[in-house]
Amino acid sequence: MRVRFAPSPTGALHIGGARTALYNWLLARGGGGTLVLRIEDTDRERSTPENVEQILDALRWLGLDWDEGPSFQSERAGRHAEALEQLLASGHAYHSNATAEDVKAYKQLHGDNRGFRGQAESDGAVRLRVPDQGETVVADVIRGETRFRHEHIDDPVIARADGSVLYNFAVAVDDLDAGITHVVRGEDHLSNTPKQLLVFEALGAQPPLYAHLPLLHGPDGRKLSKRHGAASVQELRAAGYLPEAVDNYIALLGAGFSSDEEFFSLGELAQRFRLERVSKNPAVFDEQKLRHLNGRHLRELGLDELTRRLEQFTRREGLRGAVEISAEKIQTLADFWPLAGFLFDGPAEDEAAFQRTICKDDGIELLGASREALAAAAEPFSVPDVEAALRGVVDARGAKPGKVFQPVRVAIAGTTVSPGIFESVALLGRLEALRRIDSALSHASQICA
RNA sequence: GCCGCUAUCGUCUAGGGGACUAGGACGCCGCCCUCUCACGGCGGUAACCCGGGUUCGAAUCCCGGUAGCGGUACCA
Repeated sequence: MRVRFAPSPTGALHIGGARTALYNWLLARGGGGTLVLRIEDTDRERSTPENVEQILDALRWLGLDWDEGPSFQSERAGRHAEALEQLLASGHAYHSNATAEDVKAYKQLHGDNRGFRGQAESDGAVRLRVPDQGETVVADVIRGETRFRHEHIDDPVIARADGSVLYNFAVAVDDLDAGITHVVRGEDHLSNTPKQLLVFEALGAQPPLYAHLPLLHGPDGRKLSKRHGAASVQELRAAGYLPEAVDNYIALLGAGFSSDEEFFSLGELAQRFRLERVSKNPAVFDEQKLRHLNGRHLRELGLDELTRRLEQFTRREGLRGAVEISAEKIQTLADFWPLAGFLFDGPAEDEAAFQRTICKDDGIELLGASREALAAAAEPFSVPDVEAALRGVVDARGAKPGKVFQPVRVAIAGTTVSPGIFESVALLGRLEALRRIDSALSHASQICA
């Protein structure tokens, strides 16, 4: 089995493209196949080296490697010209100067479902000659047979007047030469497939098998774009998602893996992936579910690896202790710093939280009591020591735990949300914890009414 | 307009004529756990697009409608 991923470098790798790449990779890795990477850059205006690098970078980040390539369609002009000559010589293609207006006029005359047929001329663009009789059947692995009657298909332009070839021709020649056995791509190519099949036939070659994947839509049911949500792999990465989770999630979009389990590694996905089982209907990208999966993958990483990734993501060091007490509370890498940053950068400033906890009821008094308890807490001031000290305050005062702990939390973190209070205080250390509480106490004496 | 594709909870899906009182996951709601937020556990909410057939029996098969999407470039 030889499969290919053939993006056109007209922008960042979109999540739909990422899924196409992933499915091809899964196919190759799951069954000892070969994955060929080809850059379809025949659109000279929109293809840039920066875009190519961006796509390669996204692929690597996702953990999708390839066996051959990247090759560039633009570098195969010689071979394309040769194949074009072959079709011209055999009468399967002809020169024509017919314009879009000519095509329109033809349809006005013959009916708007009648495919355009041109007259052979001595120069001009090159059109493929589509037979009037019969039909071309696309035997799609996912969709079954789709029939296209030849009389409905226009003679497609396959090369410009300057000899440069167009997509539907180049793609067929390239797939043929690369020995591709399975073409797996988005459903937007389904209507183009009969034209490509006709090129194979004209060349006297055996076409590959095709599988057209359902498209991915945004939350509003419309085509996914930059307007709604993170649509590119780079954006997902910047938003703190793990490649493991993105792979897992996009694999799930459109593939019926299993009805009772949805948490998979790349390897497991490769083992389970079945092209025939891919769904036929378009799917909506749901960031909520990605977040959920990301949280699971995050915890699956283990503390060492998670720390490594968080240090890379935040560009900070010495995060291990903070990661340890925050791991179960975050779903993305981006969630970490807002939750645990106070451990390094000092308490956040949240006056509302301060008012709500420390200024309210006997918050100041309880905070003072906690301060004394922590000052007297046993060495080594580890989590159990801190817990014993603070629970001692709860017991002595007969207060509800939250009434004691929340003021301490606000004093050291600045906010009402943080990792466990005992863990946080122990990690800060006695000196720093007392310093922050003292500072909160003096602040309270000034602002609490 | 024309040529195609698709149609199960809000979302992703399971379902291949009787096992469907339609299963799972995310979300949402409630409860438990609990120092906040999470994690985890338990329970709940919620769907077969519509209309005709075929059949003893249809979410499943066929036809039509409707809707969504794609293609319709000398783009890919």
